[in-house]
Amino acid sequence: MNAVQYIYWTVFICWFRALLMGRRSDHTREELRALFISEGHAHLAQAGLAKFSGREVAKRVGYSVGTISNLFGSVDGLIVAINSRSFEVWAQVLRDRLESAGEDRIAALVDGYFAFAKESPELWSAIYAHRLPEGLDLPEEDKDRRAGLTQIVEDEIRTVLPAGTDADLVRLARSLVAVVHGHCSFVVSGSFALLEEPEPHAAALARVRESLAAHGYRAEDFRSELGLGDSENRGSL
Amino acid sequence: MNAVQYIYWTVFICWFRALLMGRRSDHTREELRALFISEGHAHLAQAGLAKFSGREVAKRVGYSVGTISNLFGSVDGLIVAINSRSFEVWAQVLRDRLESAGEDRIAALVDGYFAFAKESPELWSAIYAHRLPEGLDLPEEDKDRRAGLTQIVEDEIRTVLPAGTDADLVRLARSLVAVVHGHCSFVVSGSFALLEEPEPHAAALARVRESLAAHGYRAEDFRSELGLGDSENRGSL
DNA sequence: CCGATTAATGAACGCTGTTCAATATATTTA
DNA sequence: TAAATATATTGAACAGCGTTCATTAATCGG
Repeated sequence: MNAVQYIYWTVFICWFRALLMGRRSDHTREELRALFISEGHAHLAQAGLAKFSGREVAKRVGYSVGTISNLFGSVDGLIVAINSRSFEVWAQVLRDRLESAGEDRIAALVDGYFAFAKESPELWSAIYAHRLPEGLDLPEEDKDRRAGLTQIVEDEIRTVLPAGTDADLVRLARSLVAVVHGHCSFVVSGSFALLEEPEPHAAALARVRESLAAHGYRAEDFRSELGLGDSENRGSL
Repeated sequence: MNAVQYIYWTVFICWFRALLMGRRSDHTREELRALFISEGHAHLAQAGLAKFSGREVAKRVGYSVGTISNLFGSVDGLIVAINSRSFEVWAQVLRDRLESAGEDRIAALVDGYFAFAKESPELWSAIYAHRLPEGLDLPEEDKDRRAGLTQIVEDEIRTVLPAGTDADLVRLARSLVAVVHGHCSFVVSGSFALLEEPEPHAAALARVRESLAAHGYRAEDFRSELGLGDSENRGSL
């Protein structure tokens, strides 16, 4: 390719991009938000919320400090967006676990809850450590994105319990999320209470089963018999 | 008191303090630590961990910025000390509740757990939001001060369950703390999961009772009968 | 009374998030 | 085509943060 062709090509690219995006920048506003969220996610996972720096994220993306304020209102806004993304990743972990689960889907849920927290402790604890400054509260869009996680649990609890009043079922499901959350929180923060507990997530599962049992859940119906592998057991149903 | 008496008195005070404390400052090192912790506690309760400022605390106490580093190693050290103090206050809340409780001491425990968190949400969440920088971990002294809280719960659980293996009992007690903690955490952070739950602490208590029941606890034995006041009931035992 | 010791200081440093006048580019209008 | 308008992006300036450490000031041991 000679010099003239190169110039033509470059001019064409510029024109095409301008036509397509109607913007003067390299990215649309949404593309840019996605870039910041993606890079911010990586930075948060590595540095943790305490050492999270909006400036650092901007530097990595290759934009200037002020851009975060333009896109997200403030660094808090960026963190909210990053955390909502974490919720989506987390929900996907749960769905994956459910898909490859045997009959014991309750155990799969608990496993999935812990799996994300243990794999990305900084992302997980940032979700709960971050609090919006007084006055501001979570945008409706983010609430929706985050509700997906509890929805998954509610659906499974509904399946596993005998037919009853749905209103109480939703509340029970969310309470059980809190049960697992409590154990997970102690594990991730290395808290005093569960330091010597060898299998915290087994404890969480036990508590969940005990509460479910009190509402008519019979573990035997959903769990592989002792001595039988999951695959064999699945085939026999 | 005339002027001469006043001067004598002042001189005596100075001499006595110098004799007693062997220090050149107004306070011993421990007194000074206590001052910073006390003032820091007030500041943390008001501002929250995110806006907590060591400089601000130093200013309020009337000492300079560097003093925190001298006394606590770093601002993180100060926060650790403040949080340990919070644990002690919290444990006292539990003891008070137990003292004035009727037969239903389990309910009193759950109430006490929530009471501190709802009364001082910033102090409560600072306990769990604060994480020491990598490498450092909690001084042994602080671990001891914090363990008191779980100890109280363990003692009560032991009382309420039929005699069994003590090893499992300790683990169960701590797991139940996690159950309550999970609900409390969602309430304080205003999390999605319990937003519509009208009585989160009732839900926590219900989960605890269900798990205890699975281990031989019979609520009826420790709860007032319907229609009977606590005081009457207590007299009858 | 005089060095040695040590509590306390606070300016300096490098970091943070936020603001906003200035700039550069795209779009519309004349 | 040229000028005017609109807007995405910049980055210096600012106030506040935690940490460091040479300096100061006060007490102690001899």
